Amino acid sequence: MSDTGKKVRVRIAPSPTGDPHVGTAYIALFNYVFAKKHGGDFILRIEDTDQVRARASSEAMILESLRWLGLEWDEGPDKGGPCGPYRQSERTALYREHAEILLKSGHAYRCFCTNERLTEVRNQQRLQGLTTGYDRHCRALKASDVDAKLGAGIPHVIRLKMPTDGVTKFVDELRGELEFENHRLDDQVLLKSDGYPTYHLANVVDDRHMAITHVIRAEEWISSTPKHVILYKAFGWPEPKWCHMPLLRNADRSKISKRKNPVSLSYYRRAGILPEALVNFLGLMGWSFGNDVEIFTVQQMMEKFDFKGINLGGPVFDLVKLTWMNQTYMHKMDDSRFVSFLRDEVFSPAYLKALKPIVLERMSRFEQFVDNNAFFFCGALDYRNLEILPKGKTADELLLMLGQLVELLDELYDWDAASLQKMIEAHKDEIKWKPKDYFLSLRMVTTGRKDSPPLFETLAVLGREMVRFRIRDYMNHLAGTNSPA
RNA sequence: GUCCCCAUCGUCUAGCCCGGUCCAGGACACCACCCUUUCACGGUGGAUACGGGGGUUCAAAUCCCCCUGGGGACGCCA
Repeated sequence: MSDTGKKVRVRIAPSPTGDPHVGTAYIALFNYVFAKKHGGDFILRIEDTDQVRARASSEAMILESLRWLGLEWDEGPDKGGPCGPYRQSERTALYREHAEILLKSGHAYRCFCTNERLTEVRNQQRLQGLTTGYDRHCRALKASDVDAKLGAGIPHVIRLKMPTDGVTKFVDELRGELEFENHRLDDQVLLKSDGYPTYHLANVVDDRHMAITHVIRAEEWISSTPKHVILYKAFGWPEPKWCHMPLLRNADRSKISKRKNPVSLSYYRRAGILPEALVNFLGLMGWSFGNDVEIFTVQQMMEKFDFKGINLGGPVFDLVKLTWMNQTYMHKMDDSRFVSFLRDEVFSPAYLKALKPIVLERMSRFEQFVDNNAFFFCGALDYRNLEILPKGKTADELLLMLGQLVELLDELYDWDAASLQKMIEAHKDEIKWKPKDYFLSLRMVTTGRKDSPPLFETLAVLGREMVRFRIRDYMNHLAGTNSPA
């Protein structure tokens, strides 16, 4: 029970637009721990309202990763519950209905502005050094004009009519009262022209309909919270409690990102990190157990957890300490766990099966398997004694080539051998590298040897995260050995 | 640029709310030594922090203000 007497209900609301993110696990952990501590419910809601980027495969990986970490939800898309469906793409009628309510009550309006116009407005504002935002062009549209445009079938969105004066306040449970001037708030889009809601509408409507009591989310949402508060008011609903967790950071203190850090939970799993070690480590980010205790289970964390103990400075996600923590967990494993981890995770049947077609022709005895294919089973490679830089190329050229490649790999939609081949060959041609220079260095960087199986198939099996990690790791190595410092 | 958030060792943090017990405690990483046929583990020790300036107070890491620094947001992404 919360202090208001209602049953605590919290949610994790990931967007299925890529590999499951370590930030999702981080926020999920604190939601989970808080819910369980208070005997409440932890809900998983899939926020797949971006029709361009949402992918079913991503959703499946998110579910799998959260389960792997032991953060099991009470209600969710795969198990249902009293407030379903738990996938926003299946709740669009509800959002449309609520957008209509706001339209009728005068809290929202239809906007027919084109993307081109919006971009132009933003550019002008940036040029003048102003804060960018919608210029409210359609807010003053007469009812007759709106009807005419609707009749003509012009696409439109529905925007929230922000108050033009006054302030919006809310209490962040970790920071106290926060205050925002209303005239600075943008007329946020609530319903997109494709009929799907934006985060702001869907989130508020769902949190209300799912009886969420505490919104525990990342700090990046603070500046959107006044918009949400205004939405709650417009609907005449009471607000939930707001808790904004500090953001996980890269080593340079920017918001954690895949460009600077492995962020995919699949990567950590693949890199041999134990779920309990990762969860424990995440529990140390912004929170501490007390009494100098660092090793604890989720159960123990739950017993001691209190938001008052949250440290608001953004914690740097340090792979080195995570690795140490993993080691301490590994050393405490019992025999059966040791065996099952190697069997089910490192040498999982699915992985071995994917390997068979590309490694078999290079084998004449099974004992060759481990030695030939070690790079399929490890994380970082040792580049110290490898000659990777092609003759006639400078380190800077290779760095540039790999830097471009890693960006392209990030954006590659389908991660399979054919797509990789098409994309990589196009890049090779574009920068006019000889096939041997390009492919051999890429092979060496990603596998650590020149006699590895076919490149594209190998990259496909290694997976996006591992390939990306090794390229970046090598780039760091090369840049490091290159400079005298 | 505008608005907002934040600020203890290189990093994660304890202490801060309820000023004195803090010449600031723990952990990772680092260095040295011990253990050891090697490596690792383990053990012992070391170096390293209250961003700056003003207040308030007998007393400030702890309270207040300013500065600086870092971060986030400013999308028909979440």
